[in-house]
This record gives sequence, structure tokens and C-alpha cells, in this order.
Amino acid sequence: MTNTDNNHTKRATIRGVASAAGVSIATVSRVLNGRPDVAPDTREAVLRAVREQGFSTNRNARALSGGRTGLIGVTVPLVEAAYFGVILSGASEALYEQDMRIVLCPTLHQHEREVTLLDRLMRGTTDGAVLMLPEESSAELTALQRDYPFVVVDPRVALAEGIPVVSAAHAAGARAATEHLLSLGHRRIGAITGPPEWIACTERINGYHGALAAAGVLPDPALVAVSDFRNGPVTAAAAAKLLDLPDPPTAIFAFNDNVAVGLMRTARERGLRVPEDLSVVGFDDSELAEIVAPTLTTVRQPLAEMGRMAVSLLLRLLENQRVDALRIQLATKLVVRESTAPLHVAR
Amino acid sequence: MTNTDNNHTKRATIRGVASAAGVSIATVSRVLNGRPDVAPDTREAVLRAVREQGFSTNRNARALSGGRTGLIGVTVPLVEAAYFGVILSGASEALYEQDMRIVLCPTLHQHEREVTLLDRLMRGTTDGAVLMLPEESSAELTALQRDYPFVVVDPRVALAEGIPVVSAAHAAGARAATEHLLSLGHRRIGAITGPPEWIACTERINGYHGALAAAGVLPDPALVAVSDFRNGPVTAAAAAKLLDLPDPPTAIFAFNDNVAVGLMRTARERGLRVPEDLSVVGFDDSELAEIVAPTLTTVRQPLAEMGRMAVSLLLRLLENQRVDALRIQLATKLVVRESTAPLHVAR
DNA sequence: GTGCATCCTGTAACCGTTTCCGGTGCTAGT
DNA sequence: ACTAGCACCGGAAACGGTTACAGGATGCAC
Repeated sequence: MTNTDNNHTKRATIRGVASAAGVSIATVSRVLNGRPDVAPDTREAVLRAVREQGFSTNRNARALSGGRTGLIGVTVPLVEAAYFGVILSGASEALYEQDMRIVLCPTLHQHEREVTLLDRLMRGTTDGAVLMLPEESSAELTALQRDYPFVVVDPRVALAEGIPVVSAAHAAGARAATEHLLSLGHRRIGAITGPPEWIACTERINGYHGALAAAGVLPDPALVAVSDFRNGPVTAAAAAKLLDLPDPPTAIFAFNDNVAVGLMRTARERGLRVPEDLSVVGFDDSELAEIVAPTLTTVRQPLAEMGRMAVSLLLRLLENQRVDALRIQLATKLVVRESTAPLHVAR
Repeated sequence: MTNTDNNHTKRATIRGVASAAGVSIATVSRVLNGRPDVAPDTREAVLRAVREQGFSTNRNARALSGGRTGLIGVTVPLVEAAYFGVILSGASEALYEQDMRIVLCPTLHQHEREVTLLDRLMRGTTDGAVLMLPEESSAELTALQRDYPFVVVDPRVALAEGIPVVSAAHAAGARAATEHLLSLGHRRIGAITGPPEWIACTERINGYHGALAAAGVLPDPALVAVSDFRNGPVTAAAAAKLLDLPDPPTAIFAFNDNVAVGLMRTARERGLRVPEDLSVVGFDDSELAEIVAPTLTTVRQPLAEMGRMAVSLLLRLLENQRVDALRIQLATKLVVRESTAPLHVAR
């Protein structure tokens, strides 16, 4: 049964390559790591041997002896959520280019799980991490920062100064969305936020208020409802609260696309037509936006770009390069589709 | 030197624990790995030292010295696709319970990428892999199998005997979907398939034909169109082909939910009401199904379960346990929603 | 010819585990 | 009393790399 063929019993090691090339293992290692102090001929010989033996370095060994593992951890609340999937995809792509890989750690929104996961991650398995929407408090993260490099994507709460953060320009996006509605003539503009303690939400609120103020419209607290960012009963209730007002809004800015979709459904159930009777703007520009009918006007977050950015920031951190900008905000962009229309004047 | 000051003295090692407990490192290792030949007192002492020092074993070292890495690779065409996200989520959950992690490898549907990725994966980084919808041919996989344990989820093409496979019961699902339409009185039942070379599609076709045959309905080749599984122009064209037939179908079975959604849009554009004028069934039961209006009748694939199953199969493989069932098919389930209705008899 | 800097290369000491192999000390059988 | 068997534990050799350090060629200036 043991074939003479390449019955792959032994993987090529650096020592094999060394003897094949007639050099020492140190030299092979140098070549492999692109060190400059190797004679061209030698380098050539080594590379040839490497090729012939189909050698590639054992990452564990490299990691053990002080080098890097080539792995970076990514914690993410939910893998199946499209939102995170896209960020993940961007990050993974950026890493692939560096021949590095992602160790995936879904936290299921559980703080404890995230902590133990991180603990495992730092114990030699990974070189650093990207934490998406982490559960940790600023203090916890500051402590962690002492001995493990990481960058946060889309923080839940405001984080201390020194912590590297990548996020979208929430306020600007919200402002653009609101201005869009204002420019269509709407004045009673409602909002359905997400969890109010999330910084993303407070910033979007700021943008929303800012735009209203700039247009001379007094914000009406009754026009703001809270949901949980999911297309479920909580959102339906929030939508109902606004739509059933004595003087309901003519346009509503939903703080994400899920909520916008839920809102449109609730509106439809009340016989309201979107956009004729009610304009709706979402946030995220998720896959949904183009699928629902009417298609959704929404604020695009550059999710994949955020993932890529987080990775490149992290890589710089890993190389101990001076990192100038520790907090990166990526621009959002309003995408106008069918769910918004000029204010329908009286009847 | 703007180094991140490593004031974090040193991570505890097995030697530290050993000397603290007054035993040898071998003994500590034994305790850590739950070997039986350690005296209770000694074990207790070691565990105490471990606790005091906050020690946890360095996985790279463990991996190097012949043990396992605790990492398994997962190749996946696209992370952002909800379909794969859910499988991934199931797999990750199952792995988490074993204190193992996923190394994520998006292949972007590129064969070459998948090959190099796999190559890297087997060189010490991972203990095994789960390949989702792999690009490799059966022959390639058979070769790979000789020196690397893996299991395939949802194969693209039929695979050789010995390759472990987890998939959904495509034929049964398709049959259920078709029978549902038949029971509603439909007789001209169209189908929009995915890539015809995919085994999932041929099996679904089989189920579809089987159900028709059982009901005494002669399959009409004109009623079958091909799409690319995406909600795009190809799907729109396929939908148009069927809808514009002189004698168009009264019901259409779309081979996934994306296609169903595209179909519904095309139907709407032609002034057809779903389900009154056209019944639509999808496949997958993705997130979309409940969001579109009307909500989609569809065949649910147990995606998370497939992920979990793949992992448990792989783990058994890793432990060299005799694996009885190498090919696992998980049952699908028809979920009836709003997009299907009894045949609307004449006008 | 000598001294010396420069370039390249090899030796060997790690990195933190696992595990083989063998050595205690103790019990029990003869 | 002697030895076999057992339960427990320690020494030390891997595992496959990286890297500090040392040393052998060279070339060049003097």
C-alpha cells in the first residue's frame, strides 16, 4: 500500500532544502525571509531547491521561534449578518495579499465569550486582532492594548484616545440623508434609531439634528423612535409609534436597512404608499436595499473598505511603524433610489 | 524606539508552572492533557500553579511538537453571501465547543486561489479543512485526501466514493416544492435552474421531474430555463423566457431564493401578480424569503446544521475514528408562505 | 605583505510543548 | 529476602524554524 510515489510521508523541511542547496539552514531561512545579506548565486540555488522540494515554511515553527504566526484574529458578533460578512470579506482580502489569514471568532454578542476568545487569541495563535463591534468597555480595551495589538471596527461605545478605530462617518451620512429629505420638501421627518447607547446611533442622531437645525426645523422628540436594528417586532412597534401619531411624519429616516424594510412593511399594512405617502431612507446600503420594492434610498457604508482599512492599520501596528492616524473615519454616500419622493402636498 | 512597551513581563510557560508546582514539565504536560498517570495530589498542585500563573498552553508549540493546532481551515467562495455565512456560523459554533477555531479562506470562486490556499493550509497551519462548494475536481480532491483530512460541503460536481460529503437533500426538496405546486392545481410548472453542471441542480431537476412524472404530467423542456443563481440580468432573462412563452407556466420553481426574487420582479414588471397570476417557489429559505412581498414559499436548507455536521465529521476523521457514514444528506423542508396559491382558473 | 573593513555563511542556542524511555519507590507474590 | 509489577514522575530528545554571534573569504589601501 505504501506507494513509491510521492507518498507524502515527510513534508520538506528547511534542513532538507539546506542540504539540497548545499548551504546551511540559516542561509535558507535568510533567503526565505528576504534578508539582503545573501549572495545572488546562493539565493538562486536555495530558491531552486525550495521549488524542487515544494517546500513552504511551517508557520507554527516560525511562530514559535519568535516570528509571526501570519494569523490575525477577527471577532465578529454574527457571521451570518451581511453587514459583518462584507467587512470580513474586505479584511480577508487585504490579508490574503500579505499571505496572512483570518482566524474567525463569532462572539454571538456575548461579552464573556469575546473575552475568552481574545485570551486564546493572544496566547500565541495570532499576531493581532480586528474587533468588530466589540462588547468590551473602553477600560478593558485599554488594558488589553498593553500586550496585544488590535484595531476596533465600528465601536459600540466611545473608546479612549489611544485605541485604533475604524468607522464610518455616521454623522455625515445621517446629515446627508436628512438633507435629502429636506430638499424634497419634507419638514416632519421622523427617525427610528438603533440602541441609543451605541455611539453610531448618537452620531447619526447628531447628523439628523444638525441637518434639521441648519434648515431651521425644530426637532420634535415625538418623531424619534427606538428600535433594535432588526426587522422584528421592536421595529414594527417603533414604526407604528411614528405612523400612528396624530400628525405623522411624511418622511422617516431609519437608522439601518433592516429597520427601513420593517418600516415599509408597517407602512404598507396601514395603507400608506412608499414613497407617495411616506418617504423612507435607510442606512448601510445592504443587499436588501435593491431587492425590496420600492428599492431603498439609503446611506452606503463602505464596509469592505472598512475591513481593508482595519487590516492595513493593524499591519502597520504590527510592524511597529509609527502610526499617525489612529482613528479613521470613512466617508459614507447617499444612494438615492425609489423609496423617497418629493413631499406630496395636501390632497 | 517607539516600541509598544512590553511591560507585560513574560507569558507564563510550562516551565514556570512546573517549578512553581515543584514538578517536571513532563508532569505538567500530562496534567494539562488529562493523562491518567498522575497522582491526584500532584495534579492538584499543578492545577493550582496553572491557575495562579494564569497559564495557558502555547498552541504553536503544541502544534510544532506533533500535537494539533486546534485550527481548521474553511474555504468558502464568498463570505458575504448569506448562504455561506450561515454554514460558516454553524461550523464555527461546533468548533467553538471543542475550543477550536476557524481559519477563514475566501476563494472568490477562483480555482487557483483555492489550490494555493489549501496548500498553505495543510503546511502545518491547520489540522484539517471544510471545503464549501469547492472548485476542485473529484480527482484533485482524491489526491489531496491522501495527506490531508477534509470534508466537502455542498459539492459542485459528483465526487469519488471515499470523499466525505455533507449536503442537503436536493432531490427530495425539489420534489416537495413541485408537489406543493401540483397540489395547488398547477400543471404547467416551470423551473429556473442554476448552473446545469452543478450536481445540486441536476438533483433538483430530478426531483422536479420525478414529482411531475408521479402526477402524470409530461415535463416540457420549454418550461425549463437556466440562470446563474444570482438576482441579475441572467435571471431576468431566464424569467422573461418563461413568462413570455405563448402558453406560459402558471407556477415556477426557482432553484434558489435569489432567482425567485428576480423572477418575482420580472413578473411584476409584466403586470403579473404573485401569487394570483403566478405562483413562485424558491430554494434555500434565505433571509430574503421573509422580507420580500409577497413572502416567499421556499425549500429550507438546514445550512447551520450542515456546517455543524461537517465539523463533527471532520473531527471524527481527525481522531482516526472509523467513520461509518462518509456521505451525509440533511433533510430539507418546504416552508409555505405567500408566494404560492391555488391555480386561478380561467377568467 | 599586512591590516582591516566588508560580505557572506555556518554554528548553535533558543522558542514552548509533547512524548519516549527509563528510573524511582512501593506492594505483593514466592 | 528477592523480584516482578505497578503507579508515578523526570530527563532529554524531538518538532522546524529564527537569529546572535563568530569566522572565513575577499578586496583594498597602505
